[in-house]
Amino acid sequence: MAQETGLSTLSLAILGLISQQPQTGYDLRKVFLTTPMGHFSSSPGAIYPALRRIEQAGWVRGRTGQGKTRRQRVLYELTAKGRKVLKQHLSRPVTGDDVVWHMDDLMLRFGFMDPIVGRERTLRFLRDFADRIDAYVADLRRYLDGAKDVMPPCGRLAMENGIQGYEMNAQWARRAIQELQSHS
Amino acid sequence: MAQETGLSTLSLAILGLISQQPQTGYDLRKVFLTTPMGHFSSSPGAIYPALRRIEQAGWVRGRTGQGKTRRQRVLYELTAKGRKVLKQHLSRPVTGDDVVWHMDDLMLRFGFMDPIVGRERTLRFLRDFADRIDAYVADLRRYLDGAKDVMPPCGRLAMENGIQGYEMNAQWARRAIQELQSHS
DNA sequence: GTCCGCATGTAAGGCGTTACATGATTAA
DNA sequence: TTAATCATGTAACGCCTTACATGCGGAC
Repeated sequence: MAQETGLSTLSLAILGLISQQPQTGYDLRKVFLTTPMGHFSSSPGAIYPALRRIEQAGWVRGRTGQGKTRRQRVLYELTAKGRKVLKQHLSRPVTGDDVVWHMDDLMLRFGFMDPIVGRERTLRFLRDFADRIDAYVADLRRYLDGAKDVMPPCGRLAMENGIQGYEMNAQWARRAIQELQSHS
Repeated sequence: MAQETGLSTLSLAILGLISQQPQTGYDLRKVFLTTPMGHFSSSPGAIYPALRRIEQAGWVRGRTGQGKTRRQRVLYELTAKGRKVLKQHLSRPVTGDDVVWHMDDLMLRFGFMDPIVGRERTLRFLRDFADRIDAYVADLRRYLDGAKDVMPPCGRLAMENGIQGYEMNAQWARRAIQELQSHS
């Protein structure tokens, strides 16, 4: 149920955003406050400590003082080491474990991976993602078939919700593959 | 982004399971290990402390020593107070906040609510759930329409994944309403 | 000259995670 | 009698949450 890498979901989100473009902590806060990325966070109490950790790991470097105003602000940009770590993290294969417990992380990885690891690996990610989901859906259906008679009706419906969610994800992934291949 | 009630996701899962039938900690572990409820946990390091907290809150009571064997085991059952708290928790209206940040909790609530709060409220829950999702989907689409030109292709796809997931949930809820109404 | 937004934080607390620990009972 | 399973935990750690704190700059 764990990450095995030093990258929490929030850290990954932050690192990914900074990889797209240097950002200050406040910039990041605004992204989280004003876009659906807000799904991953959150409050200054999480963002600033996470930034600090990422900086201390040497993955980003903060530059003070530039910009139009003389106002105190720290602009963080990705280091070479940070790019390497991010690339490694985004290149990890999709595991069955990921699909069961870390769908959020997987989608975050997908959202950032294309410019970092290349189109080829992005497509491989989507194929693996869809296949892993198929396997898990098969498991879930097997379980449901065996248990549906002893389950309360709403328990069964809740489980069907989960299954349909996974199926939708597999369909989405296959459509995404088509799209990325057609106009790349 | 918080629960505002003393019921964490895991605590709710445990309380719900015990409400269906008295359970020992080990029984709960087995449920989490062998069924899709495992999505919510987890390890003894989480279950036993959670059980302890729930017991100290007076929501469950542990009985030692009965059963066929003389083996040390504690069977927990819901107290009157626990049933009341659970009913209150399950009766809470669906908020926009819930839909954005606590889909897991919502599904868990749905899975347990029918026997506790009655069919009428369960159906109301599903209607509110679907309506809240519709509203959120509209927000997301508005955002996507405005931003899709400046988003990287995979960022857009990731966001479409989220939107489609929500749409699937609304459809599921409306089908569930039909099912529950048709043979109740 | 005051208020709001920019910009960055800290402190306390809660809870889940991993890993380890312990002893009793049953099946081989 | 040895191993697996039953059954219950503890300890250290990490990270997020809520709430609070601070100080500058521009607009009016």
